[in-house]
Parts: sequence; C-alpha cells; structure tokens
Amino acid sequence: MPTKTYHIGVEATMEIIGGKWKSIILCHLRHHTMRTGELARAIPQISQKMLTQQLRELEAANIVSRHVYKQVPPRVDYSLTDYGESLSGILHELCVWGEDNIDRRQAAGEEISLMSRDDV
Amino acid sequence: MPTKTYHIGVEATMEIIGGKWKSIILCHLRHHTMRTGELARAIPQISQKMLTQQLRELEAANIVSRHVYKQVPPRVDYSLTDYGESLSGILHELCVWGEDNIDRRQAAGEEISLMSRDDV
DNA sequence: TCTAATTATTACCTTTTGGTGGGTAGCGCA
DNA sequence: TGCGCTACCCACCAAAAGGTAATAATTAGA
Repeated sequence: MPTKTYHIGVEATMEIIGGKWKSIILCHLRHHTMRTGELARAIPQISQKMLTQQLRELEAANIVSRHVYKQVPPRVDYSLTDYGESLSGILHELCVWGEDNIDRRQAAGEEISLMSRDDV
Repeated sequence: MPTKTYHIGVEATMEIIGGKWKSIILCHLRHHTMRTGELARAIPQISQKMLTQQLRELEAANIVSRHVYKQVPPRVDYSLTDYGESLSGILHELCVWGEDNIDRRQAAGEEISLMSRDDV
C-alpha cells in the first residue's frame, strides 16, 4: 500500500469533518445522542442516503458510534465517541463563527436567514 | 431574489472554508502574506487554476485581500483581512487536531505521513 | 529577436458528490 | 391479509468540484 502523505494537519481534519453534511451532523450530535429519524428531522435538507452514508464514514473514523437496539420497528441511535468529543470545541466555534458571518451578511443587506442557533 | 436559508451556523462557515483547498490556503496565509508562487510551492498538489479560483472566492467573502504590484513580471500577494484573522484560532485548532489524528492513525499502523506541522 | 519570469484565463475532460425512487426486513395490529 | 413502523440498501442519474494543458501579457536582458 502506497503511503498516504499529508502536507499540513488541516488536510486530515477536513477529510474527516469536511463535505456538505458531516460537520452539520456532528454539531447536532454534540448536544445529545440522536436516533436516525431525529437527525433526519433536524437536518431537513438531507436525504436518507446521505445521512446513513455520512454516518458510516464518521463511524469508520471513530468519531461517532452506532447503537442498534433489537426491536421492531428498528431503533438505532448515534452519539459522539470519546474521540469525537475532542472535536466538540472546534464544532462549537465553527457554529458561532458562522452565526456571526450570517449576521454580518444580513447587516450588509444579503437576503439570508438562519433557522436556529447553536446554543438551543 | 429568494432568501437563502441556513439551518445552523456551521453551514455558513463551511461554505466559506470548506472544499479541498480553502482551509489549506488559509492555514498558510495565517502566518504571513504570501505571493501566488509561494502559495503554489507551499501546496505542491494544487493546480494553478484551483489556486486562483479559490483565492478569488476567499476574496469575495472578504477573508483574504489581494495586492497587485505594478511590475513586470507581475507580483501579486495575498493576506488575511482583519475579518479573515477572526478565523485564525479555528484554523490553528483544525491543524492541531489533524496532526493529532495523523499521529493516532500512525500509531494504529496506518501507512500515512505528515510533511510539516503547523508551528513551523 | 528570443527567452525567462510570474500570474492568470480558458476550454475540455474526469472524478466525486449528491439526489431520486424504488425495494426489504420483520413484528404488531385492524 | 395487508398495512404501518423504522432504518437502510441499491441502481441509476444529475450536478458540482477538481484536474490538465495550452495560451496571454509584458518587460528585462542575452
């Protein structure tokens, strides 16, 4: 296997939390364990396919853990692993910075809005 | 113009620093003003097209500023704006977390390597 | 006159990412 | 019998992101 080379730390971080959905999922999971359907409702724009796909990748990176309850209908929930928790501070800052960014853009007259803030 | 709606702050942040290159560029610019060619050498994997494209987008978001010197051959350099500096802490943490992630994966036997660390 | 130097643009193509619509499992209940 | 519940998988398609290679512009200096 050819050695994979990173040139700077942030590359590795972005490989894990980058993409359209992962950081959003993680920001929700930061507050509580959530069931699949809960996550889907919390992120209304995401498709079911993307949701499970991204969760699988986060699981593979040891950021989230998946708990399956032997029930019918099925019940599955997701939470941050201990290692995933080490991202919590960063995730929070990413949320806060984004909120401020939206505020600025609104103040500048852009037609944008934010549905909910981090510290719900 | 239809109002653009964000559901959580991190969405806006990722729109700005997400993608394969932006966070890497910003991590370099965090330390010093850099010329185009310097950036290209610091990020050997990037193509010239991507470099200028991403810089234009960061400029449009008011994160970096571009200075053109009237010289031949041309001289252009880029630096963080004051607003861009407000990302500096986050960028640093993203680098540090990634370095730690790489260390862990190496310890676990993955064939990966890191060329340079944040605090050069 | 020809080339080096530096930044940037363009057209074209490939790869990656994301979306849609369908289907399955298996138990409970009308 | 047949439907609803929840999670999730697959095949297929569309869109976005990224890569390659060629080209421009301009002046100094060989």
